[in-house]
Amino acid sequence: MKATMKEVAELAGVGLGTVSRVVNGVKVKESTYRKVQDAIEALHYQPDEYARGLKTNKSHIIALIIPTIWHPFFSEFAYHVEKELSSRHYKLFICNAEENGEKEFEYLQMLEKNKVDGIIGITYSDIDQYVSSNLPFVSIDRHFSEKIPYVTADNYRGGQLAAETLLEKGAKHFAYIGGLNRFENETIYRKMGFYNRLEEEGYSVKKLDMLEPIEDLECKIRNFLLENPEIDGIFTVNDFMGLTVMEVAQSLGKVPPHDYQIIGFDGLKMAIDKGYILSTIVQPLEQMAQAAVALLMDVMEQRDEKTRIVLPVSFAEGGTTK
Amino acid sequence: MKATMKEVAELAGVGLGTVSRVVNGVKVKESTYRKVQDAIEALHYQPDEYARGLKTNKSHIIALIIPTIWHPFFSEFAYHVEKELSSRHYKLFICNAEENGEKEFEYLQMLEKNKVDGIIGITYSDIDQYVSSNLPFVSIDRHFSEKIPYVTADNYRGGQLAAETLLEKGAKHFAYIGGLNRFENETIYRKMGFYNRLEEEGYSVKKLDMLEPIEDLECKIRNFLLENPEIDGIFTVNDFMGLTVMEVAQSLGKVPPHDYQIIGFDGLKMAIDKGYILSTIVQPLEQMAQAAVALLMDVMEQRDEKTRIVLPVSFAEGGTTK
DNA sequence: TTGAAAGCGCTAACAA
DNA sequence: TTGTTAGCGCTTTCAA
Repeated sequence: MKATMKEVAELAGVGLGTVSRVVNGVKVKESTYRKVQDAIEALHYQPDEYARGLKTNKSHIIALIIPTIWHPFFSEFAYHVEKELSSRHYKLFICNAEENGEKEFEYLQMLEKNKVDGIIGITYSDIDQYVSSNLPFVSIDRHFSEKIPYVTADNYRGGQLAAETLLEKGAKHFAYIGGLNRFENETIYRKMGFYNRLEEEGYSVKKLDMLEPIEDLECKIRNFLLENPEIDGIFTVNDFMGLTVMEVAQSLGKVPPHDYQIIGFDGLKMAIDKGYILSTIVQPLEQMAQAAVALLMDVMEQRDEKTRIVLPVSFAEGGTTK
Repeated sequence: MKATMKEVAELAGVGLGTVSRVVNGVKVKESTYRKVQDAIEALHYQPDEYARGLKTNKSHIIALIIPTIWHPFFSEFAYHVEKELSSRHYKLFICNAEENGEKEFEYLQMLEKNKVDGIIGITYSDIDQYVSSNLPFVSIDRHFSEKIPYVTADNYRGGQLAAETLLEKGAKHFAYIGGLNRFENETIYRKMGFYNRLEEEGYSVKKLDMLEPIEDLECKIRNFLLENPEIDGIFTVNDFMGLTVMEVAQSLGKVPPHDYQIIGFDGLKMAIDKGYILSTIVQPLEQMAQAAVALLMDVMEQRDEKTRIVLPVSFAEGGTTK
């Protein structure tokens, strides 16, 4: 059923190498080219990527490691990465690590055996050690060692922007609600930006900072809200946290933006044509994806350029601010 | 850097074939096994999947073709498929077809070159022709020819269930709002189930059935709602449509479940630990994923069993019904 | 139980 | 410009 290059060569009356040249776009005599093309079409020939990869040690596949594909932030990011790679004739292999260090490691091994050309990773566990392996690697939102390039949104500025926006919209009593991961990551800058900006203006900020994994999240938020009833401007570490806060607040009879205003972080949307879920600091996911891919290509081609790309965030109105 | 089987064989002082046997779990003498294992560990040997695939014509990779990963329905489905495959030691390759027939076809070609062992597809364009190719294929939610097995939720029963639920919760004036795809698919049974069940009870149903791609969706819904102000029980073809209806209704000053009740279809959640977005008929995505994988394995092993699996739906309260 | 050897389909170096 | 050929790293038959 499946034609091989040899069969094409025979039908076209040329040598194996010539077919290979045609397939790979190397210049051959026009008449030869036609003969080969005709044979290829007649046989519906498709080169075998495995044979090719065995020879070249390339797959033209890039892996994306994410905690879970079932989360709008990661699925949107994957969407943009796929688009960007696709335009460069690369394929994307998505790895669902399940927020599980062991599975991340398994994937890493598997990827090596499967000759992926490079990896883009959003990983929250400590895989520095393995990552330093041999494969080109670009990290998102997380800073490993100096050697590993990474792309991130401007988290600090995002925190500032949230503060400024809330200020501008008239909030007076501020709170930050977030979670702390076991492995330090860039999200702490969100809090710092928020906090510092408000301090500059002479305001203080109540903080609810919970260590992950968080138990009784709703309960903790409820207590926090009850203890600080004056709060009217909330910034959360991400949109999901913001949503949870809103649910709890609603059970307490508070509705935004009237009773309080809230700004999340991430810019979650459920699909390309949907709106923002709450008012939020938007990470430029598409640009981050493009930057990550471009950076990875640089690493793959040994073009050692910059090692850190910080992209600007923006505020988007989602109905929970005035 | 990377060790080959030959190097392992040399270090262990055995033949190439013996190493291959150990790697593939074929029985060898205990002492030989140890020697080989030691050498494997010493060299950190990992078999090259490309060389293996070239020989065996297998990749242990299954492809999932979906319109877009950036949609909670598909990303949840992908999540469950990945889990199920992972437990069977298969890898998942996700293909973002962009609701674009051409890209679907390109993927199909690519997948063949890349030796995927089988395909699970949720495709809304007409790829019957290509699908009939050689690769084991299981379709979701869409019925191709008799030869292609498929898995679907019980759409008709879902429509009935929506009708029954709305009836039970006191609605009196019913509407169905949906879109019609150019390529007929199983969603029309949702409408039929809803309609027939209500007719049995002596009710009539207003219908807003728009041909895709839909222009001015909000506007059409608004007009429909204004022309039929008595409506208090709405069933939509899916959750996204339900969400849009809710937005439009809100702009008209109507809030569920007080002013009207609404039930969607799909059971969208944004992540594993989030709730349902609106009251909805839930597709059993996890079971569908499991069934699809099991069915695909049957096809791959030529075990020709059933060709059609229909899974039961259920109602889930999401705050837009009383 | 094991080793030797053929060959999967391709690329790339070398010759012609 | 083109054909020939040697492997890439593995699996699998065939002999031993």
